[in-house]
Amino acid sequence: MRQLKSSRQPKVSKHPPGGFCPRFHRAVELIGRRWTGAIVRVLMGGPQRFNELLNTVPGLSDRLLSERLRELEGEGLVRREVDPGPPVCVSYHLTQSGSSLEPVIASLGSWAERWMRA
Amino acid sequence: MRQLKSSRQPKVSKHPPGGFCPRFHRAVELIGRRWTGAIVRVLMGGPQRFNELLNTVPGLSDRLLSERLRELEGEGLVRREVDPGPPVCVSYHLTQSGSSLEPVIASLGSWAERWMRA
DNA sequence: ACCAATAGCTTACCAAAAGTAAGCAAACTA
DNA sequence: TAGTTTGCTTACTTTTGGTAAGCTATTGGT
Repeated sequence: MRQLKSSRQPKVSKHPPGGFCPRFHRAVELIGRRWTGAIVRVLMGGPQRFNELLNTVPGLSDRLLSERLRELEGEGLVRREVDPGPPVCVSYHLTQSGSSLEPVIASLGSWAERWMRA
Repeated sequence: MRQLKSSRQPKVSKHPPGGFCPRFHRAVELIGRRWTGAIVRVLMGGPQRFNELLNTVPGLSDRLLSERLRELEGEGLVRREVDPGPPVCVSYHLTQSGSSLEPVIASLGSWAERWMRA
């Protein structure tokens, strides 16, 4: 039984629930990497500095924060901004694509409140 | 500077965006584990058998599928059902909590369509 | 009856990711 | 000038993920 391939392939809807969607997959694997969701959620509150993020997310190490921030920058969700004071001050803030994750974060938040055991 | 602790702690809103929310964190780390998001999304289309899932999600191995399904079962998002035919037939389907992830999946899907490079 | 294939897994092993610890330059603080 | 904070990087260990094989039970073919 080779998956009933002929009866699928609707062509009317690009991504029926119940199928595999590459973009969705890449998105969930990106924000699902360890700590990334928490970091993005914190950045929703406005620009944050490295150590602010570090102190806000319990258990997160500086090494991983650095790595995750660079990944998010690479994907265009976060921008790193250096304000040459002095003192120099580095802040991270969401780009437009990052900010537009807000409804996603919010609905997952509601789900978590309703269904996750504390 | 120890985080301006006194000026935070609003107590009016349980989880201001910009803070850390343990339940949100647990939720995003759960569905963000590798392949889990894709598996849940496929299950949104209705109950699926082990090998259906395996064939639908490209790159997913049987070992990891088995592991992820048991995790999701443990968290109560998925139920494993054995129909003793014969032939026996195992299917996996979302529970109520699993199904109620639908808006989350949908909004992340929209975001991915808009912002993820294919 | 015999052989191969498919479903639904488990076990063993190796590679990649994450966690831990330390270090480090530049700036500021006492 | 000694010590602290910021914003990282490098080295090393542990945990997680990936690959391959195997295994029982059933089904389909010859």
